[in-house]
Amino acid sequence: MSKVILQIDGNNFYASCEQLVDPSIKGKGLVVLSNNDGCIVARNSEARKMGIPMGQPYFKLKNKLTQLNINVRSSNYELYGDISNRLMQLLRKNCEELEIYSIDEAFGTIKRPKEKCLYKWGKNLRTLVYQNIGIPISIGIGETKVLSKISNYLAKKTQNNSGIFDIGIIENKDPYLNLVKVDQVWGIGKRMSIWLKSKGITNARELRDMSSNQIKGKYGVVGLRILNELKGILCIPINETSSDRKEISVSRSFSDPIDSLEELNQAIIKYVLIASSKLRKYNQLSSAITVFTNTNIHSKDFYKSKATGEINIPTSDSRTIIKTSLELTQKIFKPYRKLTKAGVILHKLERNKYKQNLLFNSEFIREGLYQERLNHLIDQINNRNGRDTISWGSSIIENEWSPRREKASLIKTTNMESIPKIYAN
DNA sequence: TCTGGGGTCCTAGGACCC
DNA sequence: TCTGGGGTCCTAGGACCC
Repeated sequence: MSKVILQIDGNNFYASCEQLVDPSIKGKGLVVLSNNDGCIVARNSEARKMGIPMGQPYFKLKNKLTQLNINVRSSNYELYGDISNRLMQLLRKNCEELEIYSIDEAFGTIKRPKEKCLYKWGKNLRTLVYQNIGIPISIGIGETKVLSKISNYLAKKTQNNSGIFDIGIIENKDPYLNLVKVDQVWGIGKRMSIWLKSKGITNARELRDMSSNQIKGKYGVVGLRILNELKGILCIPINETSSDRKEISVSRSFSDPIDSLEELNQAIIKYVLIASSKLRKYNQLSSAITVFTNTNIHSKDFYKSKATGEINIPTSDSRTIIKTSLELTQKIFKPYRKLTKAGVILHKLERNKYKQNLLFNSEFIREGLYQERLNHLIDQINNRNGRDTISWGSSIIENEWSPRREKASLIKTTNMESIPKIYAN
């Protein structure tokens, strides 16, 4: 028995979630838009077949989508998060280890019975997930994370594989690695693939066989790791425990540009409230914050600015963080600029248990306890009833510049039982 | 007219210390 | 005129991921 790595993801995850809660759109083209209805971030197979590309700005394709009668949805992260949780719970029961990698993707491990292909095992898991969660998944199996990613890619690419591929059982992987273009390899992005192509490396097999020294010289251990993983040498371990966040950022594009300090302040306050509530959810404290803003990146006189400030005592208190953030907003604001985006990043995060109180200052302790209880209460109410049910006086809830979300599905996911179950044949 | 958001890791270089 | 060297910590920026 040897341990193998599984890579499992939901097919066209956001689109599958939307189809799940609205079966009337099943079988028709569907795309899901990013925040602010900016770009296309997911499309179902029908939309793909009709030639709708990924990542394109919505406004450029609006007419085409209408012509082709393709359904459009604004993204509904609450829904995708709920379905993701259910999916991961089920996967955890069926794997030995599980690392949740993203909202729609996980790495797992299981033992391989001697020399046995895991196709049948994968097929059963697929059916189980479809019956219980209602979304299709793909499963890639290999000796390392990079190879299991490639397996998953091949599982999707080839119809006959029906969503499962096990490259770990294949002795001579060359014909399969030849099928995978170098920029499809996990960890090889735009820049690296340009460099690799200039060296004559075009696919995963050539990448695996290139000189270790050559890639190490250019991309250090990062490049070397990918090469080794392609050779079947495990370099990127499974990380089961979800480690503490290192930073928390909240940013949004405005539907209409803003140009006043007051509006920028309102936006920043709103983002700090979201960020600090995340901080409390993860039981963490922050002692530094960055605020940033910019004009349209595609405009001629592109302007961007950011400022970072320290917070003396690590905190998760909304009011304390707001105070620091507003001092920083003053610094980054420039009049007469059409600002299209702003955001905040909390860093220097630590676990709440390390929170240091100023021991002999009872005034501080009383104030601190009061703040904690108040923040906690606000979080509770907002978690139950939606993010903006209760807020602070200084944050205005809906503005002209609030992100666009015109095509939102109307599904409420607070009660998951309302989501229909779909049974596979 | 309209081009997303939230993360991680790595590295080079500066600041600082002895 | 001669102007150390090594270690650590921090930060900004690059590259990548979903």
